[in-house]
Amino acid sequence: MKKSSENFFDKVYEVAKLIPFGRVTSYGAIAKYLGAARSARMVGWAMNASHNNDEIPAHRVVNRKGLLTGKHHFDGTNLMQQLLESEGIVVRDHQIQHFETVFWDPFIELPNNL
DNA sequence: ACAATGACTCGCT
DNA sequence: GAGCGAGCCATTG
Repeated sequence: MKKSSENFFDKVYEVAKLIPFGRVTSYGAIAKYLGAARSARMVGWAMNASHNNDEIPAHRVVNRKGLLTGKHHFDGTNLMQQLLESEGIVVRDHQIQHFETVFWDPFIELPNNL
């Protein structure tokens, strides 16, 4: 638990919680929004740590292809997909359909932040 | 302190 | 157009 990293992690959690219902975003988008476009991996790592936190809809965060790459880290195997489908998101073979439609860009959806 | 891994992304072949 | 490899940053062994 690093305090310095907590800032970065906290930011990820903030954005993750801000993801509207029935919307998803990519690690790169969040990373870029945080000013660490090259640190998309760290966003994923933050999501991994999100298990230690609460109310972090990590299932709404996928890679830029819309693939549920992190579903392996969830409890079951299709839990992540189930959650997304419960929000009205169409998921097919671990891949989000209409990804561009359900994609949530913090730069566009969050006019004033930072 | 060094080396390896990871829920990613971009570029080249 | 699809596949493979390298780059980046932080955490862990």
